[in-house]
Amino acid sequence: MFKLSKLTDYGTVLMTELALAPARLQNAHELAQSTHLAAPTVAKLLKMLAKAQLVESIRGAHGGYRLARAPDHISVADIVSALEGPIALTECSVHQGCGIESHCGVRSHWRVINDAVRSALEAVTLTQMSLPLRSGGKGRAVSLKQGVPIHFSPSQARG
Amino acid sequence: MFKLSKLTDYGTVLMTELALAPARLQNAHELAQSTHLAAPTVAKLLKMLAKAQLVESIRGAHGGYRLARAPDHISVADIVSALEGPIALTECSVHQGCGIESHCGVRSHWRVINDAVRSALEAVTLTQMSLPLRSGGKGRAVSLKQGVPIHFSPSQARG
DNA sequence: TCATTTCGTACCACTTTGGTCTCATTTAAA
DNA sequence: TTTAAATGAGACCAAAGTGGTACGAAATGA
Repeated sequence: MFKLSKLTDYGTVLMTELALAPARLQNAHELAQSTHLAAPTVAKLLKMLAKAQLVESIRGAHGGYRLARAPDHISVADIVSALEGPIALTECSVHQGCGIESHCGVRSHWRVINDAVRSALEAVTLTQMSLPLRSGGKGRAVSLKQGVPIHFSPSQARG
Repeated sequence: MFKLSKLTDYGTVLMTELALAPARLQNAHELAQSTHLAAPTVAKLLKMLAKAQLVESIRGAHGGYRLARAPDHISVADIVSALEGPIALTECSVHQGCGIESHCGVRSHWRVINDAVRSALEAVTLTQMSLPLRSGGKGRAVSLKQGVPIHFSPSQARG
């Protein structure tokens, strides 16, 4: 239903926890405790994040994980791509072959929308995610600039 | 994998087709032919879209469907919500109860991201989707304003 | 050598999705 | 009144995806 998987949700929690102490080496067990997530799930996530080179893994005794880059150089889009694959709202956003492609006038539009969503996710860094921001409780603690993020210029399309 | 369902994809194709002739009444069979989608699928989609009041249905002989509103008053977000339910990237974007809620510092951030994505989808109307725009073929036919759509103001969060 | 910890992969239960089908209801025309 | 055309509502099923778990292999430090 147009939502991220739970693993991705947990992944951001995990990455946020790591961002609180970027230098410190933490193993999967510690992180499971501090995030209140199930240990096997944490281990699985860390492996995926390591493969995407978002976290650095040190094997062996006293090993563990730490962020591979500074928190402000990791975006939510990075985490989402790492755990769900490339951001593609529709099949034809990336590769073709949806069956009705030749008659499909909406394909290129979806690509634009896709880019807009991705840039929205790229705009939020791990640093921002780890800021408190929940001090206000249930209320609207942040101000969202409601400007229209997409700008269609069909007249310039090979004009 | 963070993507819309195929039905939603087809739904936009269907709505775009309807937008080409907003006044004309078209039945499910006709629409299946013009969009090259399977007839039962089209019928199912139209029912869902009618329930969401995006299309108007006229029953009986010579019945059919037409848009319930002008194409520029229907957004992609409307179609997505109709076919996938409310736009909620994460569980906690809308309702709580994710288990680790009390320790979860990222919840309110996800709400902001969620709003950004939704506004990106709201910004594109059916009118825009039905414009040709594919004249350039594979290339980048549109210009996407790459401005950062999200603006965090954590310092203003309960000052 | 041994304990610790990550790595890779396989596995399973469960849910969701995509697609089809059937029957009831409504309406216009014969 | 009867018939045909069309939507409405829901059940059904195969296939794919998701979440969670388990187990042995490899690496590292004591």
